[in-house]
Formats: sequence, C-alpha cells, structure tokens
Amino acid sequence: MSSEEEADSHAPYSDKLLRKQKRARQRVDAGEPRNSYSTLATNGIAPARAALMSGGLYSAIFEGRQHFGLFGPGYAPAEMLNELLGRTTKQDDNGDEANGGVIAHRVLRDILQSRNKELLLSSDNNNVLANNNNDEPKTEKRSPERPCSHDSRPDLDNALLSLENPGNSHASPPPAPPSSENLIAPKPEPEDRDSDAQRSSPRPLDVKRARVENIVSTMRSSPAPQQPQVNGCKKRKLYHPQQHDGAAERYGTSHSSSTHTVSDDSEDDGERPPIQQKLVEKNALKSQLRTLQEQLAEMHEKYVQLCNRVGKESETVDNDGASSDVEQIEESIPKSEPASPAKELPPPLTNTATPKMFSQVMNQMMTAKMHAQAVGHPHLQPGFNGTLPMMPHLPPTDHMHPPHPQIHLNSAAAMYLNVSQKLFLEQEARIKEAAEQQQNNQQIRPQSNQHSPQQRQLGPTPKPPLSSELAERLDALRVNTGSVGPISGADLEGLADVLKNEITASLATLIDSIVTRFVHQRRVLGKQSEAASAAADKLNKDLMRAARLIDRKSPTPKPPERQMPGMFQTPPKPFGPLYGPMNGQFERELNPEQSEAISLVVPSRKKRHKVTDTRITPRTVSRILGEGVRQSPESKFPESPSPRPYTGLPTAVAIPNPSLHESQVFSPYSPFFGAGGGLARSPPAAPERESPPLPHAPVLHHSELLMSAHHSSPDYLRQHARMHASALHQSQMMMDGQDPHSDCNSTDLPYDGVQPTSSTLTPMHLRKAKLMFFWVRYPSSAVLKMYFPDIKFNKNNTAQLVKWFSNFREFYYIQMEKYARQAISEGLKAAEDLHVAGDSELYRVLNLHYNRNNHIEVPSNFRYVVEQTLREFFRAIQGGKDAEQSWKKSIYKVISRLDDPVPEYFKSPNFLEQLE
DNA sequence: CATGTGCCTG
DNA sequence: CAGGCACATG
Repeated sequence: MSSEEEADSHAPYSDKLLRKQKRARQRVDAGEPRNSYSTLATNGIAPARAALMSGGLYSAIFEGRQHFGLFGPGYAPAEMLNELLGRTTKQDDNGDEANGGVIAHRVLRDILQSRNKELLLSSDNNNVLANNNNDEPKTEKRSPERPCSHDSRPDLDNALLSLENPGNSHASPPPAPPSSENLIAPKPEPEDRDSDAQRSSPRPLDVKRARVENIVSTMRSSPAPQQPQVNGCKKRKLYHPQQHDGAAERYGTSHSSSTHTVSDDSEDDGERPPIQQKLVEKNALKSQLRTLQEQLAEMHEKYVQLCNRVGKESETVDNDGASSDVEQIEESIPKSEPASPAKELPPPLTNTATPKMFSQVMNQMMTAKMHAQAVGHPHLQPGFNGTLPMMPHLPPTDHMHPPHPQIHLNSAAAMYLNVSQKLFLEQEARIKEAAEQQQNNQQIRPQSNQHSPQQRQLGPTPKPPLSSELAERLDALRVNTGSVGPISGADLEGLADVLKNEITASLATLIDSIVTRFVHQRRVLGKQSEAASAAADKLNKDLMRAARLIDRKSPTPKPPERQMPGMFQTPPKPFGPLYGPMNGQFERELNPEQSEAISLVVPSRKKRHKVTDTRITPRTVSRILGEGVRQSPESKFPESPSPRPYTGLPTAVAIPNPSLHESQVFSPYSPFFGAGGGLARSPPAAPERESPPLPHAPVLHHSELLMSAHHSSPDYLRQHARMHASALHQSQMMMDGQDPHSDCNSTDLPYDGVQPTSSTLTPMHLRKAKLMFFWVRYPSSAVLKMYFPDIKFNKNNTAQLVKWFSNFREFYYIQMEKYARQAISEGLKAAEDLHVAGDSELYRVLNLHYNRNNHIEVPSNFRYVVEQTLREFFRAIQGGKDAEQSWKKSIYKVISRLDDPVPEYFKSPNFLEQLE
C-alpha cells in the first residue's frame, strides 16, 4: 500500500518465498529496500512526534536541538523551504550576503529587543541551522527537490507556528500519537510531509521564518566567531560574516562611548597615570556592572513578556527597536560573539591571558554558584552540567559533579541560567581583568596595553555593574591593589563571594519566575504540554527522521499517523540512574592490541581483514562484570546534560552536518525508577506516557573525550562555548588552536582537517563502531564514512564497516529475542512491563559486546531502544508471530527508526585514541 | 552493476 | 567477525 514494504510483501513476496525455498532460508527481509527502514521510520514518526511536541516552540527552542526535519505534515510547504533555501544559498553564492545581513540585522535587533529570550533559545538552534546551511548540499543531493538544507527551516516554522498559535500546533499537524504507537503501528504511516504538497501558503509565517532564520544565523555567527566549521565543511560558509562584522562594528562603536574609558585606558595605558586609569576603570566597571544587572532584569522581563505573548504573537516578532537596546542585549548575550567570522576583529586573547588566579577564582565562584542554585532550584541544575564540562580550565573533577539526574530541568530556566551564567562569567572575567590590568599597569604598563586593546575589540561590551555592593567591592579591591600592589587572594575571594551572592540572588529570582512562567505556559498549551520535555525527546528523533525523509522522497505519501489510543502504550521508561552501573568506570584500560592489525592488507579478494577485537574475551569480561562494576560517583548521573552533539541526519542522509547538535541542557528526563536486575516489571500504574529518553550525550568518562570532541567538532564547541563566559570561550578557542575566523575550508576534509590516512580498519575502529551502535543500528554507509574520517574508504572497507553493523545487529537481535522469550517464559504478560535495568543481564551482555571497556557511558536512548526492541519481540512472540516467516522484519523496522545521531565527538580524530 | 541487507556458516 | 549467498532497489 503506502509503504514499500507492502509492496514487497505482497506481490513480490510470493516470488520471494518460492525462491527462498531454494535455500530454505526464511528470509525475513533479505533485500529490504536499502533504507527502507529508515525511510519509513522517518516519515511516519516525525510528524507524529512533532505534533507531540507541545506547540513545538518550547520544545524546539528549549531543547535547543535542531530539528530540521520536523515538518508537521501540515506545514513546511516545500515552497517555504525552497524559498528559504534558495535564499540562503543564493545569497551566499551570489554574495548577497549583504542583503541578508542587513535583514538579519534588523531582525536580530528586533528580536533582541522584543524577545531576548527567544533569541537565546533560538540561538542554539540557529547554530545548528546555520551549520546545516553551510554544509549540506552535497550529501543532500538525494532529494532532488531540494538539494539544500531542508533542515533548519522546519524548526523555525514550527517555532513560529507555535508562537502564532500555540494551541494549534497540534491541530494542523496530525495529532501526535505517542511514539510507541508509531512504532507499533503497522505502518500506515503517512508521510506526505516532504512532498511539499501541502504547503503553499506563503504567509507571514514565511516572512517570520525567514527573519528568524536570519536572526538566528546572525546570532549564531556572532556568538561563535569560531568558524562554522562543519565537519564536512561543505560548501557554504556562514553567510553573515558581514553582518556580523557590521554588528560588531556597530557594537563596537556604540560601545566605544560607554566602554570608551576602558578602551582608552588600555590603549593609552602606557602614557596615562595609573591613578587616572584606575578611576576611569573603576567608573567604567561600575557602570558596566550596573548595566549588566539591568540587562538581566530586562531580559527577564522580556522573557516573561515573551512567554505571555507566545500564544498570540505573530507579528511582534519584528519590531525595530532602538539600536541601543540591541546593543545592550548583544553585549549581554553573545558576549564573546563579538568576534565575527568576518575577521575584522582580532582574535580574542583577552581572557585567556588572564592569570590562573582569576580562572581559579572564577571556577570557585562558579562552583559555588552552581551549588547554591542547585539547592535553590534543584531542577535547574542539569543545565549546568552541560555547561560545566565545557569549561576548559576548570578542573574536571571539581566542577563536574553532575547534579542529580533526576532533577528535571526546566528548559526555559536552563536557558536563562545559561545566559545568566554567561553574563556572570563575562562580568567576572572582566572585572578580574580590569583588576589585573590595573595591577599590571602599575607594575608593568606595557603588558596591559597589549591585551587591553584586544579585549576591547572582542568584548567591547561595557561591563555592566552587578550591584552596588559588588561595585564597592571592586573599587575597594582596586584601591587596595593600586596602593598595596598585588591583589590578595582574600580580596578576590571576597569579590567572588559578592559576585556569587549577587548573581545567585538575581538568578534565583529570575529562575523562579521563569520556571513559573514556563509551567504556566505549558499548562496553557494543553495536552501537548503534558510532556513537553518528553515530547522534546522524541522530537529530536523525529526531526532527524524527518530530515531523512526529506532527503528521500517517500515513495508514496502515507496518511498521517493517527493516534492509536492506548494501543501499545508503554510505560514511562524507568531508565535512569540505572545506568549507573554501566557508566561508572572510567578507566579505560589501555590495551594496545593493535599490534598487527595494521598490517597491510594484500589485495587478495577474499582476504579477511580481521579486525576483531580480541583483547578481552567475553568470558573475561563477564567475569569482571560479574565482580561488580564500580562506578565513580560522578558517573552516576547518566543524564548529565553533557550536551550531545547532534547530527541531524543519522543515517540516510549523509550530511556531515555537525551543527546539529544542540546541547541539550535540559533533559526532560523523567524520573527514573530503578528496575531491579534483569527484566523488571513495572507497576502497571506507571504513568503512561512513553517518552523515549532524550538522546543525551552519554557522559564520557574521560574529560579528554570531551576535549577531543571539542577539538574536532567546532560546532560542539561552539554551542557550549556560547553558554559560557566569553573568557572561557576564547580560551577554548585558543586551546583548539583554531582560527576563529577561518571559515570552513573549502576542502572537504572530514573534520578538522583530519585526512583519511589509511584504508585499513583497525580494531580500534571496530571498537568505535561498536560504540556507535549505541546510537545507530542502521547507519548508512555515508554516515559511517562521516564518522571515520581517518579512513580512506573504498568499497571493501565500506562493506566491511557495514558488515560490522550488520553483525552487531545480528547479535543484538539475537539477544533481544532471547530475552524476550525468557520474559515470556517467566510469565510476563504485558510488554509494557518489560524494562531494562542497567544491571540487567541483557544490558550487561550488550554492554559487554559493544562497550567492553566502558569507554563511554551508554546513552540513555540506547536503553530505550533496547527496551522497545525487547517489547517488540515480546509482543511478537507472545502473539505467535514468530511463526511467520518474516516476523522480525516488522521489528527491525521499528527499531530502525530509533536511530539517533551519533555524537559529534565520534568524528574527532582523537576519539580513536581515546579508545585505547 | 553497485549497494544494501539479512541469513548462515565457519 | 568475515565469507558468501540470495535478494532488493536505483
């Protein structure tokens, strides 16, 4: 019928069977359409999930992930997409950037003024989006219709839509059926969405969308001076460098007045008398602090307003506000962003230069702050987790304590926190710098001169005053410094305390209000809101799928999926901390087994390159595991929001678009109930919404992984960086050694300039592939290639890699079937009662197989997938379907839809090394 | 024909 | 895991 499946199953099937008989094989699926799984999945689910999302706005925005594919069935008219795309591309190509830039500018401004919050939120998304735009074209060829990124737009659309009519979101799109249903649903999936058909109304929405896009891109570019390097660095670069520049310039100019003093100081340092400088600085700082504070308040206010408006607002989006406001906002928000890709600004050296002392203090402060917040707003904490890891100079150990995973983070709050945090950090950095500067000036003027100018440029933003107290503190400090000399630790500490208090206080208020708002909003949104967070999770996946969908046109449009009430609702997943056991170990054992693996392969046709990882025999492993897995306290929180780089299209589309990643700080993770070992039964009463856990980035045990990830994945870095103080940001950049201004290179180097060096897949690659299996069960070869940038692919090794995954799947399904049967034999009646605990046998086996050395924490989604798979098998077996020849086929299909994007850090050249 | 996928077997 | 085969799709 609608799906290809049907096609084969019917007519062809008979033939097939006949043939099969020859071999006596019951081919469940031999020859399934290549990507049939993914395709189907994509189409069907995406819409549903999208719908699920509450209004999309919140989820989309808050989640910060990029959901490209998400077109509600009803929206995202092809035209719109085309328009957008066309615009984007063309402009880029033509060099119309200027126009775009201008527009973007305006939009940006508007947005900033009217809705800071949105901006913030969207900025994340934007990043992703922008990235997409940048790279995709090539890979995307698949979809003739629209070669370019279909991606980002949809999100925007949704967001816009939601904004316009919050309540409608579900209306237009098909009702969002619970994911589980989709899964189960035989297949009547409707998928017309990508066929453009429906969308043909160029409404204000489009305009808005366009605007938003521009804004976003602008924002994005600005904040992330780091070039938008897309791993594949496809063709396009950011197109707003100019805008950015313009903005920066503007910004600089306008600021100059305010910041003037400071800048002058820095520049003229040498000549000016220290005292004068001090005074000037002091004043400047004071005013800046104040400004900052005000901004915070302002932002909050705006946020609130925004929240209120969200429902109705359709036009508000654009308001041209005073440039001044914009500037302020800019300052506060993208603080480090000033550096535009354009490169007019010199690379930021500023913060980096700061002595360790400062950083330490900052760290301290941050930590304290976090704790305080955590106490006050437990649910918010998660947001920080994501961010923390990102701080380069912070010692991983101290700062990374993930807050309790269970805490549900309010996304809105999180966003705010991030912003606040950023501001805070920035401010701190500035203050410190200033202090330091003074010190230096007094002692050695030349030094200060050197970096101050740059500072200025980079962060022209005046430092707003935090509070009078703070200002006083600073002043005192300064005075002391001036007269006494070096700043004492005590002083700094005091300052830190003050700052902490200040910020904490303001943040607390802010957060509270935000949370309240958010909650309220959700309520308003209605049912969708129900599981905004949960929905968000799904959304991600859906989006991904949708994206895929877009790439390939669906053979036959399928009718929209309908909810099948109650059909197979699965209980909320009890995953959670359960993971603990698995994650815990960080130690990565070094087992250099590679010895011979690298031997050159002689091109003899059938030679097998065995890459098998022999290092540990399964038995050994099991033994070890049996002995108990130790987990480090820190790793207990699987959900730690370490942002997970999100790749838009997991499988089908080979788009090396690193941008996706949205860090998702919010983990709408629902509370986890630890299930006992093995298959546990959950109380029937369990809330029924089944929301797949968000695809969170698993927490890597080694900070190095993260770091490496950063190196390799600019996007990833960017995203995180965005949330941190510019200082951090900059320092990171420096660490990376990347030129912030450099755009994506025209070269298509996979990543970071990593070039394929060998065509031989080593045991390490195998290991990596296994780890990847946690995210993707059905990766396309294109995706695989993307994730193995160091491999020079040819047919053989590509096939080998593909084969690996085939083998992985085989193993996986065998286990699933086995455990499903076991559950049945144990008398389990309801599939919903099947749960996979972190300590279950099944889980252990799987972990052993794919993650022997616990190199990474198993992503929560994998657990979800496992559970779903298990349930599918369970149901099938229970229903006697296993008697049918291809009974597994349907299961495979379901599972194939559950692929998630593989974290960007897998592309990192360093990743392999980490796996030793 | 190239690719992709599954099933079996070694 | 890898080989091979059968089968599917573009």
